[in-house]
Amino acid sequence: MTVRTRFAPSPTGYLHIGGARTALFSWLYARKHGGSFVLRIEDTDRERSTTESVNAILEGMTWLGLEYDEGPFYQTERMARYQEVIQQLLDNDQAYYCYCSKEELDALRAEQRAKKIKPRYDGRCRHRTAPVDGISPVIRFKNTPEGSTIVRDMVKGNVAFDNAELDDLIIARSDGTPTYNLTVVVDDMDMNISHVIRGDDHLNNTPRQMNILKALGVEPPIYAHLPMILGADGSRLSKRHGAVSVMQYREEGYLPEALLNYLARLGWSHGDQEIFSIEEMIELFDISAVNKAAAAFNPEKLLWLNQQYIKVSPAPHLVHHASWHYGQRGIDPSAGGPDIQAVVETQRDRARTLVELVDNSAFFYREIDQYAEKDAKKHLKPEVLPALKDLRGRLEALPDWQKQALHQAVVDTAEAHGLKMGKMAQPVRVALAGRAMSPSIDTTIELVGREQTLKRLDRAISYLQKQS
RNA sequence: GCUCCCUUCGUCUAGUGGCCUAGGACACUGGCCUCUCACGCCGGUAACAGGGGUUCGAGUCCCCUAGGGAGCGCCA
Repeated sequence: MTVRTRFAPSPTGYLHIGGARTALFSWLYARKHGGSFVLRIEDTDRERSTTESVNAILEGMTWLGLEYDEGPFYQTERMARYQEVIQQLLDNDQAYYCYCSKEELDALRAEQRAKKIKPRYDGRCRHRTAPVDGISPVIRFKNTPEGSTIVRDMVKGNVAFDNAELDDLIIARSDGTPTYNLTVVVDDMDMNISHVIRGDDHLNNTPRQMNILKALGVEPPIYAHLPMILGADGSRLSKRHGAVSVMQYREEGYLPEALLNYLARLGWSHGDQEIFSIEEMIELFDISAVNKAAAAFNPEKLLWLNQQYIKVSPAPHLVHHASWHYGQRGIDPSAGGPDIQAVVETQRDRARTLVELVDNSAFFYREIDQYAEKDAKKHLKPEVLPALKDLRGRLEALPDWQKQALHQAVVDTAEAHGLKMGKMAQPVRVALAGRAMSPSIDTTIELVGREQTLKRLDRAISYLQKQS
């Protein structure tokens, strides 16, 4: 069988974490089995669907690298097809017009709840023969009340539903437009979707969809319902748990592959392995190894994973992503200052996010206009003035600006002034970086460069002279 | 309320009847390394929801209870 999976978001907001994981698993499954991954936009709710949302979803998919083989298909462009199927159902007596008003239905539901039974449409319009004046009818699917429907699910196992639990769902609104349960069935059928991989909030809809498929004489696809992603406190993931939009993770300095890796491990595992390259995920992914239980989103672990990726990613790749963040901060590393790749290489071990990396490295590309108050107070004291002056002289005299020599100059200066390395390096660090935090002092001096080092040392010296 | 799903350290998970005095990872924590910040290395705390069965033997199979989640829309 040719594997065909799909991701079918409704464009009513951004691509969020849960959707991204659903997309990832569908994508992985298709890739793993040499199949196709289809993107379908479920925009039949015209009230809430927006093109901005469509673009946001597309943008998120692109950033994550979840490329689709077909689509995006838009349901709003397939209306004629849905009408055709609805008509077929009507013609075959598998669907009927319902003239119940909203008030009538509300009353019915209220009554059922009061009786402590499940609110369901009672099928009162099933045998109505004549239209009701002044009411545009909806169309309902005629569900078979007998027997049961078994969903054979790759993650949940076999799940049985009594058909009696299912009511006659609406497949076309009073304005004639089709509803979700109809469109999803028609599309999955027409697009030859072999595996429907989606959130388990759809598990309850599945028997209804299978019954429509059955009425249409079509074999259902294979289902896989993924458990939900919860917030850190175990409740439904929402904005108060932090970022839920995929693109926000980009803004916060995450690498797409780190997010993907994290999402993959949420609910899926391969023994004790924590880190998977995209290729490994494709090779090792096994949907039957997906957990049945919901998983809580843990920002700390994602942060750690991101750090791991920052540590080992190829430098050019990191530079590519870091450049975007420099741009966000109005810094243009190519306009002067050290080579961005050299900076990224030395900072990669001290950043958990690209935002940290860029912020920690901004001083390489910006003049020092003021020192971090605390750090200056602690390290830029009058007694280091002679040593700083001395170091400045030694550095200026160096024929080559090389790490080894720079290191030696610092060591020699410290020794000459009876200072321990810490007492020597920290003032220099504050002078060059503006704060008591930077890569090793020789690397810092090297990257800041001769001109800027001398200039910044001069600034520190005059700062100290003004103090005394 | 009804239907469906779920339940191993705080969190993500390994575990498919004996290899489990339950393993790994994050977080937390003690130490080492050290010119700062980090990285790294070594160590520690911490879980089978509860109760019944089945079995020589149960985290693993069955049942019940409890707790959590989802669905019950002219939303998807």
